[in-house]
Amino acid sequence: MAYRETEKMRKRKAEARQRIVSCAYQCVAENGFRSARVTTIAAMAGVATGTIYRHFESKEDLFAEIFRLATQREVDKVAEALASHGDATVRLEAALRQFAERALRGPVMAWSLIAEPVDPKVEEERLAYRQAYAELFEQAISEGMEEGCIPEQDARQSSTCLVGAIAESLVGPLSPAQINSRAEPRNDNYEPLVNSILRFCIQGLTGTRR
Amino acid sequence: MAYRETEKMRKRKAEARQRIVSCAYQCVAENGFRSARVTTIAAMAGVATGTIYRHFESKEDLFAEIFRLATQREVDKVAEALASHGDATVRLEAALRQFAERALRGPVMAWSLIAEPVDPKVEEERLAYRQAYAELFEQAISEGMEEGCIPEQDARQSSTCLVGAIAESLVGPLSPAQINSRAEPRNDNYEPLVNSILRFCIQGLTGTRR
DNA sequence: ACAAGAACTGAATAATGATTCACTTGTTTG
DNA sequence: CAAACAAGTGAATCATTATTCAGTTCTTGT
Repeated sequence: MAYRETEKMRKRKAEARQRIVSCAYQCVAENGFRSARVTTIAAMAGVATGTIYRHFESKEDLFAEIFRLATQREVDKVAEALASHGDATVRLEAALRQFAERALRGPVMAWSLIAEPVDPKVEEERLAYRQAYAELFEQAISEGMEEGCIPEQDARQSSTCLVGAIAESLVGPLSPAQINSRAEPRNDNYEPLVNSILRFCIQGLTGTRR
Repeated sequence: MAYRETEKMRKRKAEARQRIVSCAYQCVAENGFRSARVTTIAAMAGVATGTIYRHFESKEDLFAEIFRLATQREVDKVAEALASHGDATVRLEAALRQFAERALRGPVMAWSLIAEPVDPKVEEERLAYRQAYAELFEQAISEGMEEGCIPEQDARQSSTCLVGAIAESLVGPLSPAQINSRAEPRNDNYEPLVNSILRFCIQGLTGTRR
């Protein structure tokens, strides 16, 4: 015998894969899924087109992974905010704010995750992504009901409404038309928009105005 | 001279166009935009492929028209509900209910209008569609604030949240996976789902539980 | 019936990109 | 070093459909 898989090779291969993933990520973050080309990504990563297919079944699979990755970052941040101190309402508000502000600061990727038309496999990931949020919020709402700061309700349903209300409110501001037409440097003040969204969300949850 | 445009021909042409439109509509209502083929539509309408292009610049244009048409029906129904009697809150609730129930009864088309990935020109129509709803609701919310049954708030922002909360709540139940797996005959009871969505929406608007 | 012009036809074309694969290069071990 | 095998290469291929257009058929007014 002669060749055997070795640690060195395993590592090199993993590095190449990693390079492909980050270049693909960058492409998507800059221009969305639609305009990301396999050949471009390969060139950026310094590999041949075919090499992409040694690491991923298909473009859709690669993109699904990118989506999952980007998603995970966002969900983690929201989970983090949700784990902070305060009663459930306060924590939920912090989490929703995190969600909205991060989206507004990284609008191209946010738009890709929330609203860009994507292929079926990626769309599946999107459903999972929305569910991940819904589950996080659901958990917090349930806690709030136990704590007594949120009245009895269908926690899952309310959490879905939260995700929808925020996502819809962001679709306009995040749409490519809006993004491309805004001046550099971007120093927008998101406060009023975010506050206004949160007012509706918190009130929908608790029935109280502040 | 010989040929001149005549009433008879104008009518015949309009009929052909109409036939194309309704066949395209039917295709979309049955399987969504993605799987609707120009050649299939032509065959259904009993014309040659090329004929489609005598009536529409491109497939995207045809689809944009279909989208607009389908949209108009829905928006009209909601506007109608919004024009009924009662205070603004009652009218809004009726309108939101109309929106949700109609979607659940015609799930394939509703999914296409709300969430199916579509081409850019159609996506534009979708933005317009969502705005049409947002404007209707905004108007009603403003009236409610004048009447005093809805507290002061950014009417446009709230109306956007309404659209989002409902749309998101429907995405799950309307997704092709859900739809295809449900038994025939469909005799689902939508009441609980719809009530639960409305609870959140009305409370978000008015800050009161019922 | 005929000429002039519209409208219709549908097989052929075009465009877009993802994917493949025969070949080259690199790695490992005896 | 050589054999054995893996990994990498990228030009060529393939697949999918929208779109075109040269030729045909239909309408109209004389």
